[in-house]
Amino acid sequence: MKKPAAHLSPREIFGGNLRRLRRLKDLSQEDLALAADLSRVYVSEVERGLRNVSIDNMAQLADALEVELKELVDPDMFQAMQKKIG
Amino acid sequence: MKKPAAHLSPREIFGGNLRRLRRLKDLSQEDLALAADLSRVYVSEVERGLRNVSIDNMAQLADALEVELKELVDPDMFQAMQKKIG
DNA sequence: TTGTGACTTATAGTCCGTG
DNA sequence: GCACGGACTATAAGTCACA
Repeated sequence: MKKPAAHLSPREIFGGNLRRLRRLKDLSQEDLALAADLSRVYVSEVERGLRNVSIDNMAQLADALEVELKELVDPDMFQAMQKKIG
Repeated sequence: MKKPAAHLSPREIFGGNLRRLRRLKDLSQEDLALAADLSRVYVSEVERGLRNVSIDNMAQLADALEVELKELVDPDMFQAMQKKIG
C-alpha cells in the first residue's frame, strides 16, 4: 500500500512526470530544452506547473524524451513504468 | 485488419477524439462549450486541429466529457474504448 | 544547474456576425 | 447545429539578468 497520490492539477502531473523522466535520462533542463527547441527557463517553469503549456509544446517535450504524450499526462505514470521495467 | 491510422498531429488526435466522444454523448458543440466553460467557436476549431489548445483547457474539456485527459491524447482511443465496451 | 522577476510579442480565446 | 470571418482582449511563449 502506498499513499493515494494527492489531488494534483494536470499541470502538476505533466510537470512532475516531465521532471522525473528527464532525471531518469540524466538530462539537465538545458539539455531537454535544447532537444525540444524550447528555452531552459520555460522548461523549468513547466516542470513546476507554473505555465499553462500548450499541446504543441507538450508534444515536443514528449518527443524529446522519447515517450508518448499520453504517458506524460498520466497521473499513474510511475506505476505504469514499473510494470514495464519490472 | 484495419488501416494503420495515419500520422496525425497531437492536435488532430485530440480534436478527433474530442469530436467522436462528444457525438457519442449526444452533445452539440455548444453543450460541450458550456460544460467546459469555453466558447463554441473555440471548441469547433479545437476539434478540427486548428488551435494550439492549452493543458488547462484540455483538462476542462476532458472533465466536461467525463474522461481522463490521457484518453483524449491517445491515438488509439477507439480500440481502447471498444475493449472496455466490448 | 536551477529558480525568480520583469519584460515583450505572439497567439490563445472571445464575441459579434454570416451562410 | 456547424464553419468561417473580423475585431477585439487575455494570456501563453519566449528572452534576459541575476541569485
